Amino acid sequence: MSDDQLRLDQMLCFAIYACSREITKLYRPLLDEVGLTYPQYLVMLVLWEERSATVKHLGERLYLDSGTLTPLLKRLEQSGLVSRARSRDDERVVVISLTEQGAALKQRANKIPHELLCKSNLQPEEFLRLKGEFESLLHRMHHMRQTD
Amino acid sequence: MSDDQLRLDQMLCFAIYACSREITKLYRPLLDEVGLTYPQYLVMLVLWEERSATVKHLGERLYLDSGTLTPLLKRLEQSGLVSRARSRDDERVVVISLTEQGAALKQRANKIPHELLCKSNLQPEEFLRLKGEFESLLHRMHHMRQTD
DNA sequence: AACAATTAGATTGTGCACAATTGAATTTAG
DNA sequence: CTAAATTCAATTGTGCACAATCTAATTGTT
Repeated sequence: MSDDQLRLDQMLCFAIYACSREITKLYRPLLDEVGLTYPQYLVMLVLWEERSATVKHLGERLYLDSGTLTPLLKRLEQSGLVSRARSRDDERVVVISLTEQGAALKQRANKIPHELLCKSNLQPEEFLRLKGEFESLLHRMHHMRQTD
Repeated sequence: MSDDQLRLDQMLCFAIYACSREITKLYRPLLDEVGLTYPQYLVMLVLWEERSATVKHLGERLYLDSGTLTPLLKRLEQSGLVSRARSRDDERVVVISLTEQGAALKQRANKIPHELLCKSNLQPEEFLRLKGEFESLLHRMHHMRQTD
């Protein structure tokens, strides 16, 4: 019985881990067209919503730290999509802002969610239900880890 | 309207991506005790089930390719948990086998799934329901990508 | 004012992921 | 039987993730 506990197909964690990677692979061809990686796309999503954001804020929205974000943001800067500048008010803070080119890319990215929904063959209501399930699990896991 | 489609909080993909990483972080302290990373743990799960497996077979079970597996398996070999050997029958194939030490590690790993279930605060029936949901989504995504 | 504690971001180092290419072994077709 | 196609693993190169450490700026305490 304790043997059975270790079977791969019983692992919820594996299903989610593999699922996440499969979804990223579905995105790739669409993101290639706009020249972004998947994590870069997530950063751009936040910036398209908020125009500019601190590294700290991006980290809180995406659950990423500066070790991941700093090099990623430097690459987005190299691509000409964002600018990075120390805040005048607080020299510790780095503010990331959309360049004109970065803002313009939004138009080309707009079709991506719809195309992916089509690719996935999910009904909108099932999509929403799954999103709810994952978000509730996500918040639960995150809260769990904070209060450990 | 097309603006709303690009909001981060509407993204199923992000919920899954973040969820997967949070779960891995819950595992880390438990896996540290047995000296494995999360992907190494997944490889060991397959080997504890099957005693030995080809690189190709491991890749099929875990949805990973040789570019990921080869260096990972070399590290497991360095740790003394597995051995790697070309097949006599077909020199292209590399067979990965548990060493005695690798097989013995199973005893120490047995408690991990239960500890994680406790950490997660999920009821067993909810755990099973979620696993079903995510597996069905996983297979759907994978199949989608194969028949694109 | 002075100094300890905290905070924000950068840096370093390890280990995945994965696309693309390579090379050797095997299978298939002509 | 042999040449082309396929298969399996390794290699190369890029880009995350993340722990740990570091530096500089700010805040809190006395």
